[in-house]
Amino acid sequence: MVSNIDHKAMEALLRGQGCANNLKILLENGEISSVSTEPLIHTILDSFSLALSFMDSPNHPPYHESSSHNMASHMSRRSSKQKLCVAEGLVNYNHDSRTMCPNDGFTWRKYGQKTIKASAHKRCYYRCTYAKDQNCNATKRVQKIKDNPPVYRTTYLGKHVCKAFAVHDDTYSSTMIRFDQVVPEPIMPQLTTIDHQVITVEENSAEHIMNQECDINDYLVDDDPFWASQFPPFPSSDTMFLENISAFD
DNA sequence: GTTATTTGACCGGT
DNA sequence: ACCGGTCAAATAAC
Repeated sequence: MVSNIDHKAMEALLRGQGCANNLKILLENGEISSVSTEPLIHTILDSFSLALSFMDSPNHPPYHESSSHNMASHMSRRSSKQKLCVAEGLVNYNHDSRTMCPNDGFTWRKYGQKTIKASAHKRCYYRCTYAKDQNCNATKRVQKIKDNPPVYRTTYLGKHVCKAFAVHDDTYSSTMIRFDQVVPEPIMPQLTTIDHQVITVEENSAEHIMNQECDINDYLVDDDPFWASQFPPFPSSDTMFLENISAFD
């Protein structure tokens, strides 16, 4: 009989596999761009990390509870809040603004929150924790766009020039580094080498795993007319969105 | 004491 | 005037 944890681990692996297949198709078709491949890469990494977390802690309740607390308890005091935020971001987006920051490999500091007229939910503004230290101008916005299931839209702006990957706590990053090591270079810096490039990622908390849907229609239409006016509609050389990633359905 | 978050104020664009 | 993005003082957490 397959345990619940094994089942979840398998499910995560299958998601990662599906995403890898999508990436393969993109590569085969020559549709290589940091924007188009980035969400897939992140999802693959997150899926495998999630699967590993299940396997590493077979005696613990599923990932979304004790494992994250475990990680948090080992984190240094200096940025415990922030690292906890990153840790929880992997597992549960159904929180308030304080914890709904998905693990994208970087640490973010919240600097604002606004009620958006076209949306019932507030939009949260984050900038890279190392914005001052390393003159990193990367920012992101996170906004809840659906209630049930909770779906968050994350919009990344600017480029990372910081070395955020190097500062992760060993305890927490142990499962991530394994994957980072097979990547020739850090992921987000690759993504953000194009100024003003925007990528949106929607995350479904019900899945407890990053659910990426960079659909141009979703992105441009409903709650963000400003960005629709800022960037040309698809297709564009600078802004490219993945069509629906069916592997996550 | 240090750092992160919250939230009202402020500013620029439309 | 309205709206979205950012600033910065106050507050909370550790």
